[in-house]
Formats: sequence, structure tokens, C-alpha cells
Amino acid sequence: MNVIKENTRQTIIDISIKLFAQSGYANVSVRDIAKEVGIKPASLYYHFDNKQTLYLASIKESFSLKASVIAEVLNRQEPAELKLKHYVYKLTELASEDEPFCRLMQREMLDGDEQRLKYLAEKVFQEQFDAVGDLVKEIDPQCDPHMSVISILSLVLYHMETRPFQMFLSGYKKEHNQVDFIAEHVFKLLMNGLPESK
Amino acid sequence: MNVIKENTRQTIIDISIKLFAQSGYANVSVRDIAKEVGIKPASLYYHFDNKQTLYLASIKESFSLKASVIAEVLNRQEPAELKLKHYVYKLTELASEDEPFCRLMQREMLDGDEQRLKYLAEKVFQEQFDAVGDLVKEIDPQCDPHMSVISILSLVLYHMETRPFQMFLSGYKKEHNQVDFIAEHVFKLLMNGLPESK
DNA sequence: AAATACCTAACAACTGTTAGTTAGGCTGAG
DNA sequence: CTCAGCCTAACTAACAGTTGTTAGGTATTT
Repeated sequence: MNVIKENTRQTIIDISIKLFAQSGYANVSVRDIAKEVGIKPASLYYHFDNKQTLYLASIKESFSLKASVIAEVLNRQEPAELKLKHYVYKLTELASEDEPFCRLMQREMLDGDEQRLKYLAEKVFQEQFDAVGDLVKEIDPQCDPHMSVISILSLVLYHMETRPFQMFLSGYKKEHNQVDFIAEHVFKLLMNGLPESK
Repeated sequence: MNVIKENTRQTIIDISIKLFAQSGYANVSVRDIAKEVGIKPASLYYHFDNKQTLYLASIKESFSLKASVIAEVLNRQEPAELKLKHYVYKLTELASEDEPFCRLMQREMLDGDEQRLKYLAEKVFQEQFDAVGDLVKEIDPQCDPHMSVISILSLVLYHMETRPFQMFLSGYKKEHNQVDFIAEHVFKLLMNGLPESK
């Protein structure tokens, strides 16, 4: 009867990612997920032990995909400054096109327990975090790489997080939501600070 | 019988702010709130029409307080650069000492509907947003104030948002959570960019 | 025959909310 | 001053709906 779907488990995860990202863990019921998958609620329990397990599988899936895509930019042979520029652009692009990932990330920052945050930090982000840390240290050997990397992430991700809010603040233009525009702004700021003393 | 509390309504709001910030709207039941207030669930409905109304009253209360505190720094008669420095420090301090406010803000960015976001932007943040915009325009007349102000907020608030996560990332030190340390890092970055070419 | 992937039906717990009641304090009339 | 009437702020009890989850049954495939 089911022609398209050959892997229900994967479908469940994909839909769960979408729904959990949209509305948060508590606001999505197993019935909501089942309905969208086209399955009865009880059938979810054939594939996953419980709701928590399904949620965990979803964030693992969503997060591990991203990390690998980013890695590519950081492994190129380029001068540090250019590499940073490409990283900023890639990260902005990624954050822009995969909203569920961003929202899940935000939600984890808010509600993720210690164990989950530790897992995410060590298994998913550490490698990328360290690589960018090395990068900024090349640009300024005296800087605090930990703080600097967080700042880079701040600039990119917060611009994304606040997108639905920005349009109500003064001076908003359509360009402010475009990937290249944001990436360029961030990169310039990272290089020169606010005063554009070229 | 109730000796301490003379204003139950205010107590309800205070506790709601705390609980909603901690766990999010859907994760806090009216029974949870009532219990902590020391009241039966039904009694909440004497003071507030329903859960939504109570939530709205809570965020309004939490947010409007903050805006006024910040305004003071921006109204001083100081050179632009120093004023920006003081703003960054004040914002960092505020974000650091009022965790519920930060968390509510984050939650609103995720789940706030258009109407609420518009209200927050216009009635609560616009004045401050514009004042900081004027400030950066003084520092660099050619810049895009909208983008620049968002970037300033990014740097401060994201450092706060990710506090529970940072400790699992490499290079973390205790200082990274101290108000002055963060504020100084952010201000330096805003002035010079990453390369500290003094 | 066994395993897979789904189903129906139901469970206990919890949810926001309401109807109706009660106890204490204040006010104005007798 | 007293007492009826009203307001305030709480209460008890219950409602209907939703929640995560489970036990047990049923086709289809291997």
C-alpha cells in the first residue's frame, strides 16, 4: 500500500526533526508525528522505544550532517584570512538554508540537559570548533581562541535567530536577510571592527 | 493567614516569569504555578483570564523593566566610543544577572508569534535600538546601523545564551563566564576586529 | 512457521478551565 | 452599634480533552 516510503524509520526521523524544530519537544505529540508520517501513534513504538529516544535520534541526525559539510571549507589549503571568510560564508549559508537545524540548536541551548550538551560539544562540534580556533590564532596569535570562535558563531547565528524579529526594528531592509549580505557584514566586522578604517 | 504576601497578583507574575523562563510555556502547567504561589489552581483564574493572559503579563513585566535600566547609560553625555563601551558593559551585566529575562527572550525569538514580536520590537526595544544605532553611526557614519546594532547584541547575548554549552568546548576557562571579561572581549572586537592591531 | 510492520483499543495521568461555595472584611442603613 | 448586603480572594470538585504508552491482534513477506 505504501509505494513511496521504503524506510519508515527515516521518514519518522525526518518529520520529527521538522516538527520538534518548529514547535519544541513538549509541543509536539507522538500523535502529531504519527499523523504526518501517515501511521498510527502506536506504530511509532515499533521503531523507537519512546518519545525521548525518538527526539534524541532526531537531533543526532540533524546535527551530525551539518558538521561534516562545514569541515570541507576548513580543510582547504588557503591563507588564514581567506579561509575564515569562506567559513563565515559557508556557515551563514548553512544556517540560512536549514532552519530546522538552527531551531533545534537554539532549543538545545535552552533546554538541553548537561549530558546532551556534553555529547553535542564533544562528538559534533569540537573538531570544527578547534579548527576555527586554530584559524583565528593564525590571524592573531595573542587572542583567546575560545572567546573568538564563540564570537564568530554569535555573529552569524544570532543574525539568523533574530530574523523574524528584525523586520519590526527600524532600518530594516530586505537585503538584511540575504546570505551574502550577512556574511559580508560579519566578515568585515571580524576584520576591522565597527569603524571601517580600511 | 497570609502574613507576607499582600499582593498575590504580583507574586503570581514573579513566579510565572521564573517558571516560564526555566521550562517554557508548554512545560509549565497552571498547577505548577499555583503550587509554588501557595494557592489552588482555580484561584489563578480570579487574577487572570487564562494561561495565555498570564504568560503575556509575565513577559511584559519582565521586558519593560530591562529597557528602562539600559536607557540610563545611553543618555549620558560622553564621547561615542566611551558610551558604546559603557553600553556593552551594562548590557552584559544585565544579561548576566537576570537569567529569566534572557531565557524568555530566547523563547520569544523561537516561539513568539508575529503580533507579540511586533509588540516587543516597537514598545520595548525600539527606543534603545535606535539610540545604539545613532551611536554606531557616530563612530562610523557609513555603516549600516541596523546590522551593526544586531551584531552588538549578538556578541553579548550569544555569549550568555551558550554559557551552559561553552564549558564543554575546548579552551574553556572560568573567566569566560565573568561579566567584565566578556564585555571587554566584545568591546575590543567591536573596535578593532579580531586582529588586535593596536 | 517466523518475523516484520502495522493496526485497534484502551489505560492512567495530566491538561486548562469552569461552576459553585465559603470565609472574612468593608460599607451604609436602621 | 448592629446587621444586612456586597466585594474580595480564596476554596472544592469536577469537566472534557490530550498526553505517552501498552497489550494484543492482523496482515504481508521471508
